[in-house]
Amino acid sequence: MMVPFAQTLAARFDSLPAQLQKAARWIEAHPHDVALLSMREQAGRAGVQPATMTRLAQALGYDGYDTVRALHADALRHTRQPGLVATAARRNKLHAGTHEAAAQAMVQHCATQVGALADPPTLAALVRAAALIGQAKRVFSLGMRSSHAVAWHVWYALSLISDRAILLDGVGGVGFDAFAQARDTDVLFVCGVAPYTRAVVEAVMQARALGLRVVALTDSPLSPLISQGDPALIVPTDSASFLHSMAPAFALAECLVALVARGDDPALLARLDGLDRQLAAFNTYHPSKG
Amino acid sequence: MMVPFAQTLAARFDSLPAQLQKAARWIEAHPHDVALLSMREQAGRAGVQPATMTRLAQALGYDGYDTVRALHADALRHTRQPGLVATAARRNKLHAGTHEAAAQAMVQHCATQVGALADPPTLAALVRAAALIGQAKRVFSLGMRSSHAVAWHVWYALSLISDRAILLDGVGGVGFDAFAQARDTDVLFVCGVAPYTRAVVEAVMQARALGLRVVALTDSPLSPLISQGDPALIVPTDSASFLHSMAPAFALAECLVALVARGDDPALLARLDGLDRQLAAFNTYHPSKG
DNA sequence: GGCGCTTTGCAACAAATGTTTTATTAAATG
DNA sequence: CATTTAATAAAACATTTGTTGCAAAGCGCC
Repeated sequence: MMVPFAQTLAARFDSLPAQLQKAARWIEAHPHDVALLSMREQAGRAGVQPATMTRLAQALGYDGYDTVRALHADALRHTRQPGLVATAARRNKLHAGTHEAAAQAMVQHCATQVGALADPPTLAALVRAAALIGQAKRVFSLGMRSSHAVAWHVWYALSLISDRAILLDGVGGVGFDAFAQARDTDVLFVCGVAPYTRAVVEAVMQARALGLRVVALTDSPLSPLISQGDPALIVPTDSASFLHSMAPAFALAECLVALVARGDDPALLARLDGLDRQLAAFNTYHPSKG
Repeated sequence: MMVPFAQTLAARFDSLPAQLQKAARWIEAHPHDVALLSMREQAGRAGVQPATMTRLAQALGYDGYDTVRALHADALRHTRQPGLVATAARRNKLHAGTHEAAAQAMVQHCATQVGALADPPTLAALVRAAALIGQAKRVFSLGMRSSHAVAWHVWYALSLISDRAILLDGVGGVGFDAFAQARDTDVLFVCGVAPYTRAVVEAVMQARALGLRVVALTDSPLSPLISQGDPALIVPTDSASFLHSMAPAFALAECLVALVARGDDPALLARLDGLDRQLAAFNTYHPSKG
């Protein structure tokens, strides 16, 4: 943990009076506690009067001890993801503040988030979800607003490997009416992040009522889209910019479909052969670059 | 960060009243701040009365909110950089050949690919593309098949921050006819990977003929979608499964939009405020989980 | 529609916080 | 040794903290 406070302290430590040094020494040894404990508690543990802490902060040029603990709080916040700011800054030969630097920060932030999806709970949920979708008679895919792209892509990818996929969407899909023919052998894949669209939440409730299993791809374990007992895929949505990021959700959805496709479906190979041949002969698709 | 509080919360979340859920959701989304911020500050950020936080703590069986923040403080103290060693150790726990292992391989492969996008040429292209889109009068977004989700998402995200975006798509969009009104102050964002759809390639040629600048997001420097002199974003599409992966393309597209939004548009802040408020008050969107 | 219950917002409360002031002690200088 | 200065301890201070009591507002149920 690198707190700018530490440097300031080291510079003036020698010229501080005895009690202030005592306090400083404790802070230096317990940087984590600075933000988590009250000043009086820290003073007690350091064997020093409460006033001493304030005086130390002021002696180092800060307004008061609250400034010091705010500094340590920030440090605590930022140390949890070393790959984020740290690496970006480390390998950053680009000047800070340039657009390239911002772009780099965004991309790396995104990569970190996707990498973080490889934790056991998420992987387990992924496998469960894939199994569920794999044995479903039909798979409905639902997602609106930011989540529409994810839902659409899942539907499209599933369409490639089977004919069991149905997109639930007002515009491009068949709309919610398709639920009329839904049965308990079907599965609903739903993607949604805060603020959750009311229609989507209600669709999930309806699906549950009809006996469908629900695979939820959402942004929180507390999401209203999650159904008890069914797999839930949790992804981060915070991004370096203000728009929340759907890239982790998209990536995870793609992995989900890939896992589904991994099932040893004999008919699948035929489809893939067709796809391969199509890809090999893509020349017919774009005869010239123009 | 694994806080025992999170489990307790998840267990009883459904049976909590609306305001308590709102508070709980904020806590779940900002576990680091629980120990670092005062309860009143947290209540303010969560859009909730201070009393609600105390009530939540008590509803979950704790004495008061201080107990909750003590729990989070401990968690904060004990989570030292889980990124490196933890993941490596975790990696070995999964048996090779299991579905979990396959899922992990996919996710990590994807993360690696996204991380690889942070190389100088791509970043430079990203910045150029963002600048181009930023100063465009209108932005057409085009992508079919696998690339549709990307094109749609770009269109949607641009719609959030401006009203200059037009989706070129047969189903949900206005179709290619919109090119009739296209002018050379407009920009075409096109996404496409092999096998390139003929209609898309032709649309790009048409756009060039009309004098539009073209931002291409594609899978090869030799792609027919790339226009000489205009920025080209190259992404990998190979995946651990047979389906080629669009996740890197999606991630890069999202970064592109974020960069565009980075421009200091005064009207943007108003939009964002609205978005934030909407998000803070999202309780109105899903009154109960049912 | 009326009645019971729960939930919510508001305001007051005591406790604890960080700071400042005052008094006391130690150290230093002539 | 006397006197001035700095350093420490103690207490008083205004804020802010987390909590609780109470009234208003929802809400479901007969």
